[in-house]
Amino acid sequence: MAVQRVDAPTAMNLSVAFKALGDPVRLQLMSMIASAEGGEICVCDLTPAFEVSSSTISHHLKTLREAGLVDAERRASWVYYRPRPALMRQLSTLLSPDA
Amino acid sequence: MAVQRVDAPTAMNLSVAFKALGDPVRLQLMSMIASAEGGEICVCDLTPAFEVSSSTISHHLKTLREAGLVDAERRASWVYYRPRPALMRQLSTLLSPDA
DNA sequence: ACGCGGATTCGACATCCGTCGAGTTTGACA
DNA sequence: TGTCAAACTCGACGGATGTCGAATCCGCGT
Repeated sequence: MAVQRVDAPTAMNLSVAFKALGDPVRLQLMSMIASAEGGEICVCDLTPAFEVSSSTISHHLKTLREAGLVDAERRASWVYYRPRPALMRQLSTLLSPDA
Repeated sequence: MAVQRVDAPTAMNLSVAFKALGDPVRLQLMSMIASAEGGEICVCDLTPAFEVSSSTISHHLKTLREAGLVDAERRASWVYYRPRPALMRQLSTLLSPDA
């Protein structure tokens, strides 16, 4: 029950994603992105929701991007972030009791 | 779709658990504990599965314990670890697409 | 061409984190 | 009581991480 066996290389890979979610700001960013109306959200809507500087938000978004959890697309002056469900589903399955 | 909204205090709490899984050794420990025969596993069976020292394993197990992901019980000379499914299920649900 | 606002990158800094070896605790058993 | 093995704690060290402000990049509109 719960959590399938994971070998060392797999643990190495997946831990990057978990680590990315292991910061309060990033977890909240992820939740805002994943629950966004229309499947995406503008950075300009993310930044004002936090107390930290916009450069810090950018830095966190980069971490989520490099972890494979989100995708970014520039349109005009704005950048929109979108969730990447594949990896999220993989993490979810790993933690689910029936796995 | 995917990931319910999370407010700041909740993010603060849950990020501790994700951070705990955000290390390769701890993720593998978690997987071994959660998939253990009989629902528990001895530290003496965990330690030799890794290249790091036993004090490091102890340190990681403490992190998992303090994150609420596992429980420990001493019996005679040995300490047995058991998963705490409640929190794991919460994390899994948070990442599942239907949430 | 210029300036502007949104977003990222860069450089710096303080703090946190993973690791080790040494020392300590715990319980079993002679 | 003394010793042994299992597990944890402690102190220290180097590298990673979160944060900021300044500088830079990128499109747009004038």
